[in-house]
Amino acid sequence: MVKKVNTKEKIINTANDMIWQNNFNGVSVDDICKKAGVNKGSFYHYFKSKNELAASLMVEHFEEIKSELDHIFSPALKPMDRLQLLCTKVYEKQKELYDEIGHVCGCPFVTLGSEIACQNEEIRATIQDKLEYHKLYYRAMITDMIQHKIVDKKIDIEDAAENISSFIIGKLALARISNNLNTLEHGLLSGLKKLLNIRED
Amino acid sequence: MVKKVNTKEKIINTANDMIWQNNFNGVSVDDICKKAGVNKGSFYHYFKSKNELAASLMVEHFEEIKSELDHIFSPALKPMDRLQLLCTKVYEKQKELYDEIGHVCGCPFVTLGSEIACQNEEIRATIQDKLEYHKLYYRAMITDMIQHKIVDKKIDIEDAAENISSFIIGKLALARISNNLNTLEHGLLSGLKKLLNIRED
DNA sequence: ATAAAACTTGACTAATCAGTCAAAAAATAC
DNA sequence: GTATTTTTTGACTGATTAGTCAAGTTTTAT
Repeated sequence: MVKKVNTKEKIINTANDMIWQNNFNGVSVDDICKKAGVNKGSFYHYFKSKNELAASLMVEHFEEIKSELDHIFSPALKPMDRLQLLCTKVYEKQKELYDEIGHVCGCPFVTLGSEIACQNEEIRATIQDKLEYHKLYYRAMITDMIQHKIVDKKIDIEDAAENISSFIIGKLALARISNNLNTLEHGLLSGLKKLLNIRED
Repeated sequence: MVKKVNTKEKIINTANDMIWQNNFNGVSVDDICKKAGVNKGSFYHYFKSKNELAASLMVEHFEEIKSELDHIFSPALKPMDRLQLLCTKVYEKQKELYDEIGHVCGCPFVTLGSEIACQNEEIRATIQDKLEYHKLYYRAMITDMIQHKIVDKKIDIEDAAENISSFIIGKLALARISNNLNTLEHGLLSGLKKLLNIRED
């Protein structure tokens, strides 16, 4: 079954890869069009500007990972299994990209967000929104952990969710900068447990 | 006393500010020269390329903060005071910049590093080196904490230093992306304590 | 004082950038 | 089948990009 060729999708997928594997200002519209095999006029038929593309990329990419998040944070799983699965999936995704292109790419929201935060308010807000959304999953997991008496009920759930987010973002950023997956593979779960005051077995 | 005008310093200071407050690829050599009041030929007299400037910026900026690090992590301070002071200083620096330019700027190493990691190997390596260097201070603090029985002696010092680094980087990245200092002000110290298994008072 | 070295000047490439446009082609509606 | 809308084409613009260069000025060493 040959995947139907959809110009807009081709642009989005190509641009997503290229920008993730490099950076926003370092990848030109021409580069994207060339690699996607699409004319520039077509690009500007679907996107009114490069910035609008970037915003679309974030929305689109989040739709993709939302289903992964729903899977990882399925209420059918015990909360500790969710945490474990989260760490595994984060690592695996980076490992896959690393094996393919030889570079740790980190989190696309953070890479683009960090680059563009002071440059384009609309994209910044979009990315902030997507990152905030992750915390819904974290909060639900922490709540369940409390009910399972894995986590102290006096914990501040909001702070803890924010800490989880920060820690993962930090580990991913460091992995990208050092182009090294080691601490992502081994340090993620144990650090998150510490942030939640969960004892190591 | 009027500060002596030094062209190279003017370029470095201006470029450092501009790139920190925006991003590397989004700031042109012309922009920098214009703002620094320096001719382009002078720029290329001191730096053989824009990339070389970026590498110099990182080296230069690190020299500046090294003295701050020496102050924060002075062995004359009790290790818990060092941790406290670190958090205060991190926040204050961001607050200062925020009040001045209206934007949370985050960590220049991480912002540039994340942007350029897949684009220029030399700069990536330079930045990795500067970030690694921070861990020397963290390790010394943790060691002292162990001796003061604040931290369990079974802790893996290397992992803990890496976790501290990741957490701060993550908080700063999030602060930049959300353009908000709140969690940096309140969440930094308590998160770091959790990572070190230090109980809250 | 003089020669050499360091620095400044600003005009200059040649490439690349985001974005435009009008006309051709293809898909859809009636 | 014809009219209308959507999509594609690729050449085009004008601005901006990193980087060069030769000639001029200042600083330094002797």
